[in-house]
Amino acid sequence: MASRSRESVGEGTAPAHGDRLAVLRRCPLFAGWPEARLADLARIARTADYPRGAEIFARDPEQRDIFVIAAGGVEVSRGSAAGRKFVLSLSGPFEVLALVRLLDNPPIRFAYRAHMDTTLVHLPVAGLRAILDADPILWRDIALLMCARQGDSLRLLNDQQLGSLDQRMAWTLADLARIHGIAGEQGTDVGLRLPQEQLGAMLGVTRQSVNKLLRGFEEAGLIAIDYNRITIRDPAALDRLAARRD
Amino acid sequence: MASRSRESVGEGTAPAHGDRLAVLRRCPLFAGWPEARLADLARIARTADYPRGAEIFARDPEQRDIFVIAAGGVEVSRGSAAGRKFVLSLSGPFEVLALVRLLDNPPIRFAYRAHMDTTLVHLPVAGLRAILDADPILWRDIALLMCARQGDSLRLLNDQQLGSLDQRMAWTLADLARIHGIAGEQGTDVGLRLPQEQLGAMLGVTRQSVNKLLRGFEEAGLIAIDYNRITIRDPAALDRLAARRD
DNA sequence: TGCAGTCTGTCATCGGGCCGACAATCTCGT
DNA sequence: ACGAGATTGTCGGCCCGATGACAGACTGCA
Repeated sequence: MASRSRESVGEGTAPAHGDRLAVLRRCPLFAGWPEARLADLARIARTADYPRGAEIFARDPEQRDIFVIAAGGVEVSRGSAAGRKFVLSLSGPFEVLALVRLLDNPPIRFAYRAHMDTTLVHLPVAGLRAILDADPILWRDIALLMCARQGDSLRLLNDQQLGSLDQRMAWTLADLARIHGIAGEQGTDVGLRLPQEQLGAMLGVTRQSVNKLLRGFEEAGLIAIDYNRITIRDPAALDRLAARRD
Repeated sequence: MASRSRESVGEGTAPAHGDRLAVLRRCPLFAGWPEARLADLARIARTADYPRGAEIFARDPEQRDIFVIAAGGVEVSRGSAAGRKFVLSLSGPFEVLALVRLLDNPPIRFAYRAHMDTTLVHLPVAGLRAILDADPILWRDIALLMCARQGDSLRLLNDQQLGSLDQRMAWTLADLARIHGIAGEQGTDVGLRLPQEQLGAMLGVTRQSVNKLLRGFEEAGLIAIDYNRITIRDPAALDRLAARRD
């Protein structure tokens, strides 16, 4: 990933306006937008590289940017005073994050951290809003995306409340595989370093519980574990387990 | 509430276009909208009364309406196959609900139920979208509202994961009092019938746990309990307990 | 006024997941 | 290739909240 991000955007190189445009073009959010608007976006966009572990808004947590993942992955999380951590999601390329920063005062602030070497395209909120206001039908896409995101959050909330731990684990794994997965001979490799501690922070349980659960899954032939990495051997069975009676 | 809804909208009476307009005008969402647009909304709007306990989309769960609470209260919940239930929120007057139905296929479908005798103003999605598309800057308000809602959901999710039961209870009570509360001599009355079972469904615990917790709060002088109804005696202490280290 | 249905208060028991601890294993930079 | 640091595997004890059960209190309708 590191090498790829170097390739595609470089570090201190030329403007790379075209590269930014290429990234934006691949975002579902901007799919229906006219070329001219995409060019506007690319004009206000700024690219930045983050090494694994780097905090995205480290310098200024107040920074009014939304951003797109060009390459790599971003962990969205929140810490507690007690030192525990809740991981909301691990997002992958071409996802648009931090949209809540469109608000003047967001109700809650999450931390964004590069989960691997990552390249982002930043869009300053002021500039974005100017573009949207100039062609306001584009706000519709934002609104509908936020509706979809809201739906996702509500589903997550519902699962946390009503689902068993097995189900939530199965659902989480399937989800991660869908976003980051790399299909292979032996099944779909969840293409991430995935410490059990982190899985725990997504599920709201301790790493010990994750451990036991995971090796249960392994014994059942659902997954294969290779230290940090997980391969999904039996996606169908996993989906069956995750089954949310909708 | 029942009588009030009779007064304000009636049942089979005249168009009552003005009544609908009055309700819409009080919604924060529509605060900045031009009179002409509000009139358009009122024109496509339809009022309906629901007795306590009625399912809102009972006839047709696919119904593409969003709605505004004119009077009463609505429980947003979801059941599980195991017969358990998760209550997302108890919404009060002038809140706009079911906005996710703007999407063609929402990721998850919640049930809406009248928590007391309730009057709603329905806005068919097709008509609403036509109004929005005709004056697309209005989509901005929808987008920003959804951002705010998303923030609320994320905060809830975060609390579920990281907060202790006490904190979540304190937060929930404070929230309910803010929405439905009636200030009185002895403190703020949470103006709802609030079976402990239902509180449990909001917090994700059983009614027994709620019971113990609640009488703990009572002994500590935080609240007063009168069968179904709760009065907040010491709002400051409650807020202190709920304190989310933001 | 009385009765059916709902809601509360409380208990004993049970279990899943937390906590603390420690050794073994793996990764990565130097 | 080696050592520091990160991650895993595993155990026993403990505690909070779930479960199931039952009596008593309250409400609202007939």
